[in-house]
Amino acid sequence: MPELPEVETVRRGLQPAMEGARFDRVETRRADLRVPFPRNFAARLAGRRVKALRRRGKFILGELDDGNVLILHLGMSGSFRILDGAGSQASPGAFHHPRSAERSHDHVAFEMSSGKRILYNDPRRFGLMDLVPAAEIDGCRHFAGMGVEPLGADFTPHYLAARFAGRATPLKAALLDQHVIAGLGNIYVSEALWRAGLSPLRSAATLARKDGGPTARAAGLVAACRAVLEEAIAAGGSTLRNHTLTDGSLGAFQANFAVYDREGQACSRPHRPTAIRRIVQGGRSTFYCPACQR
DNA sequence: CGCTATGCCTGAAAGC
DNA sequence: TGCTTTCAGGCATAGC
Repeated sequence: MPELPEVETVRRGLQPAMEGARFDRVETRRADLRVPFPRNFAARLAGRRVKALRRRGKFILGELDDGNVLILHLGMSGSFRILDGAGSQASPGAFHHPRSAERSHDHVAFEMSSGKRILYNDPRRFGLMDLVPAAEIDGCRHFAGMGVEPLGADFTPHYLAARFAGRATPLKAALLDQHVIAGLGNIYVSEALWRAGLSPLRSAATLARKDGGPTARAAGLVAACRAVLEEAIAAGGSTLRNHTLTDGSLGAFQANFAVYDREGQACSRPHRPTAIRRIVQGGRSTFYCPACQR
């Protein structure tokens, strides 16, 4: 999946086809993804208009005109494709069966009044879809206890230090915790730590002073997180203009990774050439430079 | 065959 | 005993 920048890119890609449009028809091809679809999911969506498409952490939220919110999460392998609907095909003489364009693992189809057909594909099925009343959204199972938006005003050195104070857990794991910051994932955590010059092995508590206030390291890490996410969104946005679909792939920013998936390659910082190292923390790969990340 | 993969929930284990 | 924190396992599929 998609971490925050990819999800934001997908949201922007879906916007023209979804925002302001109605669901003419919705089809689910199986009873569940990571969790079951809510009862009568397709029927409850039919005829509803999407007032706005927003994002919270790694979730996409469609505000509906009946007071409910459509919740979309891409898990590890979820993606959307946007196709022109049958009504807008170039050859009106030939009947175009919409399913002919479908692939395996296309689990959900949305036919929109915008004339677009939106297919949700998810081989591993770690994604989910849900419908929740707007009034209950903050307390629902997906969002209760969720941390701050890393690109929002609440993500400050003071906040980070307060949440990390007293926690012996490694920085890497602390940053991945969606209850602290919503949206960072395995790739961008490694990238942000490299930018901040901080070791993923350092304890989270070392970013707080004894009185719980932020250290200079906390300020540097907040700035690094913001910068890497903003740059990745900008890169995703630039690739999106050339494609009508939103596949949630890593896009152009991949070429800018400083450490992720670069084990053995030389760190690009000016110091005595040092190879980027891969270690496993909490069962997942972490990439870092042992020379410049302390 | 074994290993890896952008997420995250659950339950066990460990620590205080 | 209990609360909190940490960690491995599992979900399911594809690619190397």
